[in-house]
Amino acid sequence: MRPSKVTNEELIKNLATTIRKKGYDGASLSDLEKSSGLKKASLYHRFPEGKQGIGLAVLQDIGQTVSERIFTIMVDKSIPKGEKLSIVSERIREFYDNGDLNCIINALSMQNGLDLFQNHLNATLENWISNLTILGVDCGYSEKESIAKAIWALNAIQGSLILCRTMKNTLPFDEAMKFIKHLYNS
Amino acid sequence: MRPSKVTNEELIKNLATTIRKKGYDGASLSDLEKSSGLKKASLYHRFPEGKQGIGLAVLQDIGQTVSERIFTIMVDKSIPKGEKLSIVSERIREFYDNGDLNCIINALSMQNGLDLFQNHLNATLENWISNLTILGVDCGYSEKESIAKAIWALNAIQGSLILCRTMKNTLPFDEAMKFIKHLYNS
DNA sequence: GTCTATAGCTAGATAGAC
DNA sequence: GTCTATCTAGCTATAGAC
Repeated sequence: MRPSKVTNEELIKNLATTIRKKGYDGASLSDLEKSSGLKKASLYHRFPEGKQGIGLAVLQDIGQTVSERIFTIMVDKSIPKGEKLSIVSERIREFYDNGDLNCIINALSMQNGLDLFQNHLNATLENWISNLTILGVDCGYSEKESIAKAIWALNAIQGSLILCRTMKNTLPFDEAMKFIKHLYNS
Repeated sequence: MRPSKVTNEELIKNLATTIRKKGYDGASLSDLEKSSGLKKASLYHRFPEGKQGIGLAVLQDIGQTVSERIFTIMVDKSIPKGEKLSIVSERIREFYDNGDLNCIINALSMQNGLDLFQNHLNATLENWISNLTILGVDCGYSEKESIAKAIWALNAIQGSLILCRTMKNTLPFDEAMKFIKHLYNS
């Protein structure tokens, strides 16, 4: 048993960055070689399911991060409303690097990615919706209003990332965050 | 000079549908063969610039459609506000087939597409923003408010198309349209 | 556990017959 | 103008040495 060149944690973090930047189909194994520092064959050793396995590992890792950093705040009844919205907003900013980092959902939801990860992506979105709905109800809105607000918020974030990417400008993301604050304060 | 198998108009329409469905990189020439009814070599005869030429032609064709069907309504000072919003909303629905058809911007803004069409995509978005801004001002909002509203509206539409695609459900698009109506009536 | 070398395939693109 | 046949480059994936 040789020592690993990179820890699993580091490895997945680097792979995730490349996949978020280039998309699942756009990130070739050659790209992943370069960004991870491991050769193709070594990547297959670490991920016997190949590229699909890499995608899944990245998806799961990001899911856990989002859950720990964002969802736990959203559903914490002990934090006052105003403060909660600030923290959530700040953590979302951090997660998307102020609009510079694509969402993993968008990165994996084109072409082959959509077929391969359909179930997982769908579950991820449902997870965002249900946690945002809890936030909305906790802010005093009805269940029905809260679900609509959750979808409005997700639409805004996802769309802004496309606009930022295309215009090479993070203003749309700033506007999305402004919108979300407004959404839960009216 | 043999007769053409398909008119340019038909050809571009079919190519556009496939590219919007699969994305620029995801739509292979084999896919485009099937959907257009022309063989690869014939496609190269029609579009000497190859796949990039096809992408550009589709982009330009869609740009013209949007301009004629949507922008002209937005900036028409003779239509009363309420009616104008209804028509615009209906035409946007038509253009995106109620959320079933991807936006060409999203389809072309990943991977290779983003590099190849950067300028054109950017111009397309700026065009949406400036026409929506005119609509906002016409509805009585300030220039500054109107720009922000334009970005909020675009974020909502673009994001909703991602959610629809991933969840295989057009509810997010419906919510985006509801949001836009609300946005220009408050 | 990592590597070099390579298999097998499909992508975009082209030559030349009709 | 359209086609069949083919080229080259890149892709995912694997075999086997160290």
